[in-house]
Amino acid sequence: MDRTADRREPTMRDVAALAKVSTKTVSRVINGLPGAGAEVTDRVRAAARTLGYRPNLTASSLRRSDRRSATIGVLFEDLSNPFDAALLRAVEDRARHAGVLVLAGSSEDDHTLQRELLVSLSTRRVDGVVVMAVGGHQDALQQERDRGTPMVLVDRPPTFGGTDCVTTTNRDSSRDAVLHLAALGHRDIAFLGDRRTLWTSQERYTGYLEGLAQAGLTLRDALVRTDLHGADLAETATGELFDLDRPPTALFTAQNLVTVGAMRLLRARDLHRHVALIGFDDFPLADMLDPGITVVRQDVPGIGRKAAELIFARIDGDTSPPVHAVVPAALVRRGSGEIAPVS
Amino acid sequence: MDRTADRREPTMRDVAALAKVSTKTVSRVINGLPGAGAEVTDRVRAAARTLGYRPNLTASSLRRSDRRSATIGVLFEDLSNPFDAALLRAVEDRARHAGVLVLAGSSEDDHTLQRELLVSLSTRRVDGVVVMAVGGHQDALQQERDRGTPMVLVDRPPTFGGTDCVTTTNRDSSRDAVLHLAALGHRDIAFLGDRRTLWTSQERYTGYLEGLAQAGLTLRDALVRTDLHGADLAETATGELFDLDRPPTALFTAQNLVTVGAMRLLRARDLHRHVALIGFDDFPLADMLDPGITVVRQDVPGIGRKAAELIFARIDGDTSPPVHAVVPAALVRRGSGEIAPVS
DNA sequence: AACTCCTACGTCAACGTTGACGTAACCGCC
DNA sequence: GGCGGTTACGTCAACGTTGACGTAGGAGTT
Repeated sequence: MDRTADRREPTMRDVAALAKVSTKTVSRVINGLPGAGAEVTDRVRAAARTLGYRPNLTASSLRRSDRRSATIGVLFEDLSNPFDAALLRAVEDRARHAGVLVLAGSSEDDHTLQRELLVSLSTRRVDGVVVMAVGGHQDALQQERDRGTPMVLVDRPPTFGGTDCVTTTNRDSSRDAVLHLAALGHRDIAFLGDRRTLWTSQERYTGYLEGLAQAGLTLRDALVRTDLHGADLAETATGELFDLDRPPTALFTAQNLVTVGAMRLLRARDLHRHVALIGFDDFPLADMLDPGITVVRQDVPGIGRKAAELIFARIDGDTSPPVHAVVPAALVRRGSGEIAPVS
Repeated sequence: MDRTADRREPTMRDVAALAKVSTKTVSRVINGLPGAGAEVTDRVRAAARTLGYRPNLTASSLRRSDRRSATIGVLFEDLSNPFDAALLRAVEDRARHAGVLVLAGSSEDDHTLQRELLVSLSTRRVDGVVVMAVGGHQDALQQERDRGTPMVLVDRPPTFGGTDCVTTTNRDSSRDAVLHLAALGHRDIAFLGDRRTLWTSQERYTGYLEGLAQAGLTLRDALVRTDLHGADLAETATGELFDLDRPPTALFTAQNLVTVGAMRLLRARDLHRHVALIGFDDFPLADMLDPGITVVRQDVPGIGRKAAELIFARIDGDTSPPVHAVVPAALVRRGSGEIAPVS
């Protein structure tokens, strides 16, 4: 009937008029501040309800002294990637408890896009940002940081100072994976990695080298393949490894999609029961494959929780020295990493 | 040195003072409106750059006549679920092209949480919302809709009128899956479904019934299991099916996690090469399993794109009658759905 | 009785921006 | 020389809210 379908949103003024008080008193009631009597409080509440009043947070945060928008930005590489999605979810859970909402975006590992999204977030006056930095230089991030925006990096550390970050035990876990393979007798362990511009790739490669050294194995350059962005490139590169005179007997795949590509090739050549495989990053159904895929599993919820805690602490004015939190990853044995060399 | 680390953000007034013009002129330059001379424009741009000025979108949208926040809300069940994550990504891509950012939240299929998140979004004056409705009543959604918030539902239609939605061919594709199994000679086809409160579950069950009828098969109630929320329940239920005197020779699993649970049991009892399986919803690595899992694949990016298009059209004032868009799903044959009955 | 203090309100201005409107200067044209 | 039109600005108020501050009335204290 008198549905206020497309009318203006009710404001404090409307509520005040209906309750016959001043807007300031409405403000007090809505925000639960003292200075409003019981009877007036009831009147205001009733008026707000009948009008369907919702406070306007943007106007409120414009005027308030703390200027909080109760919103943070989350800028990951690709929100449809399971790793990123799980991370977002963990941050979101923590944010909810702080009454904060999350503005989310995908940078697609593109500097321009990352910069544009940072500006969009800053223009909306988010209280802080959680960022998975794109590879290469971090000028845009540093610039944003220098403007005073609270910032926490995840998965990859900053190349500039003064900023918190949360990463996993990339190097140590990679070394452990290689040692695990070496302990089974493998001497020809290949490394397949993602783009070298990524810090995680570099760390995992360093861990691989440390593992070889610690096991007394010599590095064979022919068994190292990097810059494999995507499963297809990984599959091709894996194929080339097995065309070598002395092919590897074990593979260490240093990223999600690289693992998938390698798996595809092993299956295609019916090698999956004879060549050992350990991948970095867990993925759904890894246990349902035959053999199950042994992986280094990151504690994704743990990383997200920690990142959220850090950003909220900074937003709340914590000025202690920047933290580099490291959340441990663990080797999950499922079979593929426990295959002994044939010879 | 004179880094303005923790100082106030520069405003139009600051830029205006530096460029020796009025704030209104700064506004014109920043928004690219006519009425500013070339020389003044340059001065303002230079001043904005040196101060690191960023327009305050919240103040701007408060004052502007259209009141747009250039932000939409996305309220899905669980952002860490691959289906939801892919959908979010599709919406986000479309939003980016419209210069709009996405506030994302997970309702966890909980009415209270959904309502709270809707209020949070409305409080931040989002221009519209894309919602995956929680099961059961939709009072909160309808209430929000009645306030005038542009809204599009995805995956599940509204139980109230006047609202756009985007779903897939749940019923038809389920019927096709059952017919596909029947054509191979299966007569005992089981149905395993998620919570019955979900519209998608009901539709897929109806499709199952239609398929049986069209194939001239009779429904065996013992082969129908519903309310399987999560892989564990699905695994148990599947086990019980194979304890029957006349167990099924084929399974139609009507949801993601249900498929995984059924697969687990088939493997545990070494039935996976002898019992046919078709699942609703594709998932990563379905092709890497042995046998590959035949699925009904939804066009998730297509659904997200369509939902985004609809919400932006409504925000732009489109008042044409509400649309129920249906994005077709397709059967992807991978082996598990092509196993013939043993007898 | 005069004082202090407290409670429960109200008034006013301001947050950063833009719409409505004003105005001065200039151009062109009869 | 007067008129209308255009361009390039500026002034002012308002968007919805809250901080600073004012005030009336009552209670308690001396």
